[in-house]
Amino acid sequence: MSSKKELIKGTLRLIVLKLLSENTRMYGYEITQRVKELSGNQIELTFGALYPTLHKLESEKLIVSKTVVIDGRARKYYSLNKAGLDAAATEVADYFTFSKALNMVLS
Amino acid sequence: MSSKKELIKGTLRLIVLKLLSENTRMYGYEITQRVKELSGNQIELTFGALYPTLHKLESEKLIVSKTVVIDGRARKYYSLNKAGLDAAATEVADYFTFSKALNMVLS
DNA sequence: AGGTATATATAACAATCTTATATATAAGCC
DNA sequence: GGCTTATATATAAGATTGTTATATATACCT
Repeated sequence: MSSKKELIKGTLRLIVLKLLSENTRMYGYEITQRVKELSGNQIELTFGALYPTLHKLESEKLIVSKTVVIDGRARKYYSLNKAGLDAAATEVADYFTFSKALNMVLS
Repeated sequence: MSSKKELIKGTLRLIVLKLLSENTRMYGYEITQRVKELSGNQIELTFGALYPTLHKLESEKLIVSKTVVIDGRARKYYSLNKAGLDAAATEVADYFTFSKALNMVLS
């Protein structure tokens, strides 16, 4: 389910934090669709990587979840708490710093 | 030995291919120093990651090595062959494509 | 004699991802 | 009614890739 496979490594957590920092709540499936849409169909997350990542962020107490039943289907919403918002800001900023350094090497 | 630890994942191979595509031959230690210099001291590769990466590229037959003794010390030079040059061009281009897609998600 | 820089390499461990699999409902089509 | 597609979450097995620690060794400087 992913296009540029090897390169997604390390950035999945970042993507999740960023999207949740811009939306009060999102569920797993929604995240995969939003990423696909925002990236112009170029980035397709795998569920096998996404769910463990969400569970890990939850165990780190950066996000909280709430299960809601909609149209007879269970849907698990995730939201950032204060610590999660801080982590999102810090980690996205760190990524851009690293990205610039990497571009200096690759250009 | 690395600053933005988690983010280097997946990019080490890319860095090695790129540097070797611009230099006819380089040795391990030299690669770490060049990356540090080019990135403004921001990216410091670990040897525990670099050597296995070089050995893997060699087993994939993208690079060839030649050991030379300089000042009594063994030095192992690595060079890209034709397949390696092609891989370097392709993988660096793929990275920039992915990077733009990721920026669309993170911006 | 000891510390720093140079130089390569492997092993143990940890983290993260892919692929496969399981379960389940709703909507559209034939 | 039955099939496919879309929606929705989740875990397990395996692969890959990285960190940290360790080993070995020479050259140069103090």
